[in-house]
Order: sequence, then C-alpha cells, then structure tokens
Amino acid sequence: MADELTKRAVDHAQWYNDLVLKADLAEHSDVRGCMVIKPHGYAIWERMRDALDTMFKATGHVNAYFPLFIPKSYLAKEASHVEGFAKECAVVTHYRLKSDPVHGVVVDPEAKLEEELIVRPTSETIIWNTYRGWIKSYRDLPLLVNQWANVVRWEMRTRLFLRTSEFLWQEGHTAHATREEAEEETRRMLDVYARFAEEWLAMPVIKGVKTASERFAGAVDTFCVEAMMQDGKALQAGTSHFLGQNFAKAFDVKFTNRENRQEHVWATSWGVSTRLVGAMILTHSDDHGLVIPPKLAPVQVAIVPIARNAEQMHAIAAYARPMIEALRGKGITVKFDDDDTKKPGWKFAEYEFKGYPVRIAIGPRDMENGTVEVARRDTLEKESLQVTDIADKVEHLLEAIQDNLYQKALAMREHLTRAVDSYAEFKEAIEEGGFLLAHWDGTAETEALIKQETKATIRCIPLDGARSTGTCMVTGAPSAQRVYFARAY
RNA sequence: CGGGGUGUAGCGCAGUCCGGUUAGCGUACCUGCUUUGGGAGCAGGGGGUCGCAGGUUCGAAUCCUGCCACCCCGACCA
Repeated sequence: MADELTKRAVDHAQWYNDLVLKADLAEHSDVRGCMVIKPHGYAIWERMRDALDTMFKATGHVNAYFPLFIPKSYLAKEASHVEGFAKECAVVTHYRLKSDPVHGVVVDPEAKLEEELIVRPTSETIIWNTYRGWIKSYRDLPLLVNQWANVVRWEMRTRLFLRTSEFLWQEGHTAHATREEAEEETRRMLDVYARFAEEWLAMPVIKGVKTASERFAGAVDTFCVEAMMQDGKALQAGTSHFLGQNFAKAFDVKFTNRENRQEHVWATSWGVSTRLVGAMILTHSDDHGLVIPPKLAPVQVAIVPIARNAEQMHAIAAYARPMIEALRGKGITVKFDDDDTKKPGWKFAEYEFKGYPVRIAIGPRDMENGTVEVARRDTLEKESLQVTDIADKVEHLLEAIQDNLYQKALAMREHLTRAVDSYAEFKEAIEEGGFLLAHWDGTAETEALIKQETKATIRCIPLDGARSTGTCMVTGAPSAQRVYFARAY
C-alpha cells in the first residue's frame, strides 16, 4: 500500500513536470534549484500580477523597492525570524574574483566582506530597518507599502513553480498605530487573496489561521488561503501575517501618538508568489494538457486558418478581419495564426496543450457557409457558429468557461472534503487524499504525532462556516471546532 | 550528510555484463517533392570531447582507480 502510494505520488510529480515543460511554461535552469520562466508562463504571471496590483492599489497600497541584500546582523535581530530562515539562506561572503593560473578564476580571498550579506528570503528585516527612519509620528501612519521582488530560499528539494530556490512574489509590509488596525489589515489582505483566487484563478480557497507550528517565523498570527489540488494534496496559496510589535521592537520603530507618548508600531506582512501559477496548473489541467482560466490567459482566442495555399490564406484573413476587430473591440485578446510552417492539426494540438480557452478554425467550408468553428478548451466541445455576431458569443463563452472552471474546481474540492471522527477513520481516509475535517485538542504534541504517523498537517483552523464542539480524535480532550487536515505540497 | 541510481547528438534512450569495422535508434532540426478540417508521407542531409582525469591493452563507451555532476528515498521545506 505504501509502495503504491509512493509510486503514484512520483507518477503525479512526473505528470506535472511534463505538463509544465510541454505547455511551454518553464524549465529547470542549470543553476541549482532555479527555474527559467518561459514567455508563455511569464505572461500568465503578468496577468496575475496586474490583477493583484490593481486590487492592492484599490485598498490604498503603494509600491516601493528595497535591497536584495540583507546584512546578517539585521536578520539576527528578531530571534524566531532568523531561526525560521537560517537553514535556507544564500550568503554573500566576497565581492571580487581574480584570475588564477591553475583554476582560471577564483574568489579573491583578499575581498572578504567584513559582514556577510544574506540574499533576502523575505524582506521584513531590511524593510523594518528602513521604516525606523520613516515613522516618527502618528501622522506617518498607516504606512501601506507593497514590493514586487524575487527572493531566494535554499530548498533541499525543488519543483517548478511550487518550490524553487529563487521565486518571484509580492510582499506587502504595513505599519499601523493600533493593534486593531493592523489586525484589520491582516484580514483585509487575506480577503483580497481569497477574492483573487476565486475570481481570477477560478480556484476556491479555505480562509483560516495557522497553528503555532505552521506559523510564519516572527508572526503573532498567520492567516492563509488553502486550496485543494486534483490529486488530493493541499496547497497554501497565500499568507497574511499579523506581526504584532515584534519587528517594531526588534528594529526600534516607535511613533509619538496623539497623547505625546512613544509607542511601538503594529505590523502586518502578506504575500503570494509564482506558486499561484502552479496552483492554476494543478487545479484545472486535464489529460489533454493545460487549462487556463480566460481571465488569466495571455491570449484568449486562437484563430487557426485552414488553407491550402497563400491565396486561400489571404482570403481567410480577409474573412476573419471584421471578426478579429470586433473581438479586440471588446478587449478580448486574439491571435490569428497564419504561420504556414505548421499544419492545422499540429496547431489544434498545440493550443490545446497550452491551454488557450477558445479556438476558432476557419476553412474554405466556413467561407462558403458564413460560419466559423468554435472550440472551448474546458469541455473540448466544438460547434459551428454564424460569423456575423460571433464576438458577442465568444465574449459570453469566455465568461461561461471562467464560471464553469470555478464550479468544477469547487465540486472537486467538495468531493475531496469530508469529516472524520475517529483517528482510525482518519488514518484510512488520509490515504485517499483530500481535506479531512477533524477535532483536535489544540496541542502541538498531538499535531506533531499526527504529522509523524500520517504525514498530514493541519492546513488551517477555518475562519468561516458553522462551528461545533467535539472531542479530539486522538486524545479525547475537548475541541472547540473542527480543523482542516491534509497532506500538502 | 546516509542509502540507491544515472551520466552516450537539443531531448529521450540502446549498446557496457562478455573490449574488436566508420558508435546506433526514436524524436527534434535542415533540403526536396507530395500533403493541409485533429500532431502528414517518402527520399536525402547535418549534428558526438560516449561526464572528467589517469591506468590496463595491439585496440576502451565497454575493464580498473580516482574525481565531478544530476536524479530518487531520508533528513529539510513560515
């Protein structure tokens, strides 16, 4: 049984890896644990980035940029923070090379840095060190800043998009005058992430709070959005941290309040990364390849002409032109693929693999009948439609696909979510994957025992939904509510 | 760092046990002709430090020694 599971897990990893490569999203770099994001994959990330950026600005945030390098002493200032990241930091120790008769080029030992620099694994420390100079009065608050950046975490085992040594993300870092205001901000940004996941990624998420053992290093509370992938494993899709006054105290960031008293400021931080591209892949893909929700598709409609010669290609281009203009007039992105070095059948397969939401084929037969053939990626259905009002129909079709993908993902998650009451039942059910709702006594010991015995972790303590009390499935101690367990990426 | 495995054309592999013509297959790439409504067919062509360094031998992808890299399992992964 265990062997089978391992094998299946490996096969699924292989399937995912092949999909990312074949859909032309990314590839492994020669640099250890790093990823090259290819144009198609990057275009999807850009769509995510633009949508998120708009949502951040609508909630009053502005963008800024902070250094890549963090002096080691900064990282050390918040005790639990450095402890959490110490094991996965890339460290810069020298600033110069020199030529060497034997080895070609070597690090110049004369050029050793007095203090090592850490390549940021996250930017709390360098940002709070900077905030000390920015915040003096209650009038400087709240400070609502976001940064789009790359970070480096030296992971032992990497997977394209899901866990790589370097990744792209955004990190919001806010400062507030009161605890209440900071807590409110933490929850506000969690809601932004949940809304983004559902409206753009077409991926339902569970909003919740992490247990102490899964909490961000340096946070008072870590909130998260958790999603369920098709293979039954959970994926943390975004986090929003209430940092209390931990970083303000570590970096001595104080402000003078209205009563002329000095106080430490209250902080939050929140982030999502290119991991969301992985979430999209694992949520919607099928046996025919990638499926991209229309709102995230770099190109929403691919048009494939079927022509025997250049003359026919020109005729089809002329036939398609009014339709293309009408589609673009509605803000729909269109690619007319007149590449004559690829055959129509090859293009059909290619666009399907790459996840284009809608494909339109036009051949001589269509020109005679005044039609086009419209195919949707989510259901693979094809139909012949009159060319005259095609733009309206495609517009509605894209909305229908976006909605259908969400409904399918929601149904999949519901199917993979169930409540269990006994630990024996839990151990059996966890082998099938999915979310298990179970009672837990709230102790780290029980949590660790379950993790060790089943590889399942508490994904979150949910914020929404009905609560009912019960008793812990392991120890029988009282429990205030069920929590979400799963094996996770 | 421990256990297992793999390095041969851009990619995927055979050949290695048992040394022996000019190192091969699939795919991709290039050329020509025929094709084009779901990944075309035929013919021809280009592309190799066989991971690296030593050694044994008349002769090494193949045997021996050392090294390097990568993959899988474990440890690690807010």
